[in-house]
Amino acid sequence: MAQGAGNREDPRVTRTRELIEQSFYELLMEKSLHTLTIGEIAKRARINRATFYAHFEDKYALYRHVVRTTFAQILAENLPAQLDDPALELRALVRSACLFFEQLNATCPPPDRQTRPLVEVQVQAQLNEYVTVWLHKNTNHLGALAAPVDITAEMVSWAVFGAGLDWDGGRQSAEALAEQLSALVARMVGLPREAAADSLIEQGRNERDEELLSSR
Amino acid sequence: MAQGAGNREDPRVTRTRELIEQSFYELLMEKSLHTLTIGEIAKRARINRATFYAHFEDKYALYRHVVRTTFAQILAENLPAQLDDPALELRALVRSACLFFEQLNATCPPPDRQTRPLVEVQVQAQLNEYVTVWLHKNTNHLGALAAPVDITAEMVSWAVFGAGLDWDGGRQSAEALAEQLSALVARMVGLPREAAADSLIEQGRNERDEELLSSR
DNA sequence: GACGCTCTGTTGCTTACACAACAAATCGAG
DNA sequence: CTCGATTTGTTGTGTAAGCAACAGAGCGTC
Repeated sequence: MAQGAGNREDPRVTRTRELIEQSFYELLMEKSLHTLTIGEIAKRARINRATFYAHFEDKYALYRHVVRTTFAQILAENLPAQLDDPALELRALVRSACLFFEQLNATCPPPDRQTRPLVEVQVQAQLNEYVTVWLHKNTNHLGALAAPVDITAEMVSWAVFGAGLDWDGGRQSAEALAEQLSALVARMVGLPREAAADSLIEQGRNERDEELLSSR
Repeated sequence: MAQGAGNREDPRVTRTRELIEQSFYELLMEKSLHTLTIGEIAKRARINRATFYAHFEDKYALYRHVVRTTFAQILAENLPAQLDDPALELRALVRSACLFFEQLNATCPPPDRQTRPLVEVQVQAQLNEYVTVWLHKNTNHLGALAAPVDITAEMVSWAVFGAGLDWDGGRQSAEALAEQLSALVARMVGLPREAAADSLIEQGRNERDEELLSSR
């Protein structure tokens, strides 16, 4: 069983987790997820192999965890300083998803049919969580939803996720994509007009971006 | 009492020792040895303060240990690949001492009357150890010593140490100094002629170095 | 002097990690 | 298929590290 090392406050726990994540990250640069063993991870992290199992169920759980934290980190970097505007917060979320896909395409190109599905399912689930939280936090700022919260969250997350998945970075930048998706997501959740006006201004900028891109 | 953590093979031991040494090294760049506390070291190393005492008696013991290991490291880098020639080995030792002083002068200038004495006494002791080992290892390659091994080692180590201490890096390079000291040390321990000839060749190179230095 | 404060070592107890050994699963070679 | 080799999870036991609490030393302030 996993999670034998419980106390996240204990310096020893955070240290070995960091060691595991670091060596795992390094090894992923050198070989694929499937060919790499727990023993290798433990050896490079200079921890005992049994200790690994005290922290993660297996290497896939570790992989999910790494995906989660990098996504959360991107989100944290893109959240606006002020958290008082729900529209801005939602845009930051969509934006982060696009940036994540951009980064993913750079490090692990789409042809990879081995590890990418693991990332993708994780990203969709995480998007779902974030959207759900956002919806619950902002029910009073929104008009009537077209569907229950959980259904809405499901659809929004899949919409953003699917669009990001099918996106080939060539035609438009991650930023531009994010703006377009945000405008549509705003409608899905019934954001009021005033916030939507914000999106239209941004969309104007997108059209200029597209002109620039198509002019070559 | 110290040295509660005994087993040097245990990864936990080496890990925390490295953490302690690393944060200690960092802190020494920021403040003096005397103003810095065990608590600071432990905090930066993210270990418990009590754990520190399981490894080192106090911060001076840690300091001695750091000096020892950096000296040993310089020596390891300067030892010839082939350990079969006693003369070369001895020269490497002297050379390392000079390089150590060079490095010491760069990071911790002589006017410092607080920490330098701690380094110096340590270096002399360590030189003494190395010379003693060398003498024992090469008794059969040497002529009759002018004094017992321990006395000879004592005098050689003090001679090298004192010369290094009084050396102000301006007049000649560490390399040049090392060559001159080596030649004299070779006599002290009664190295045979053939090995001494080696030194003369090197000394020829030194004279060129000195010309370069004096030409500016 | 008395005080408050910080740093020093030390101690008893708890928890996380190391290690060896194990059975079971996986996999490639013959 | 069978064999050997490797990897996977899991377990019991010893030890290092975390933590809180302590008395004592040093040190500046009133």
